Amino acid sequence: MSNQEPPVAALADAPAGACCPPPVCAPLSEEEAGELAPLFKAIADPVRLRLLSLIACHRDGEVCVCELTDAFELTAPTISHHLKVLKQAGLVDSERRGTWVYYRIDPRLLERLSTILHPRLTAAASR
Amino acid sequence: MSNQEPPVAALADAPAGACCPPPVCAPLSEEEAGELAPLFKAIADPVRLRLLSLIACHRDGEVCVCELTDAFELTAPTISHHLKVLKQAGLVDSERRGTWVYYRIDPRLLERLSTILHPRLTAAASR
DNA sequence: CCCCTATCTAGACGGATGTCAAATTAGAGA
DNA sequence: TCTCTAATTTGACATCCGTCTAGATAGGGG
Repeated sequence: MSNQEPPVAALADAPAGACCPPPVCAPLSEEEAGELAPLFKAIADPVRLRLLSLIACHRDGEVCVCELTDAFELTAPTISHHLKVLKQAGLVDSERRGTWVYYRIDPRLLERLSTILHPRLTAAASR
Repeated sequence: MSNQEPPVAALADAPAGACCPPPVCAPLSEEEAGELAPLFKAIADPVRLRLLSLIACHRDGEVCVCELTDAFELTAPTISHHLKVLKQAGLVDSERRGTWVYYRIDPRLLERLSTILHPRLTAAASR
């Protein structure tokens, strides 16, 4: 979409000498971005962020849906919808015990998201 | 919204004894969640994730818009729109030099997002 | 078997979001 | 000044998303 190269860009593809800054990290591929975006979308909502932190911070490691519902001024179906979004993204898991359903964090994906943000995207900070 | 308490929830508000697990972290407040969600929303898009990583991983720490536009099969206005979203969220900054406009990462918010995800939301993993 | 409560599903509705084409602004250079 | 290119803004459009009400499903206890 551009015929002419801006001056700085011309340097970008020069081979990296031994003395050159830090090794430039590889940008996210289209495929990686396509996998990560839905995960960030799942947490990119104030209700779901609070749900996630309510579950994660609970002493028992798990929380009953009724307790989560009470923490918001939203209807039960709405909370249920948000929990479903989190579950389908793989961020939480649930278990039914009798009448109640309990949700717990599945920490693996959250750790992945955290490390994606920190060393990779903030690499520019160290230059 | 629930009249009856499930058995486990009754324990949740018991005072923490000295021997009890780790100190339970405080869940995100409604206000905190309301501030964080728009930031996650800004990165919760495959195009914006790639834009962010393209900028962050660039050797110069900054990238010309024309180079970013070339990296996608999208029109220039669409890329411009996504860059505006990132900029309004405070995740990137831009500078015009002559004909070209260069974008660079503002790492402060990214670091905040990363630390929000890791120690806070994954606290459940250590229990 | 019936009723009560907890939870989820289905469907509807308004508002936000991603994309594009067309028009606009900004700078470089003849 | 005129023209060319880079980048953004505007406006339109289809789709997605968050919320609700109403109804369905599931389990516990008379």
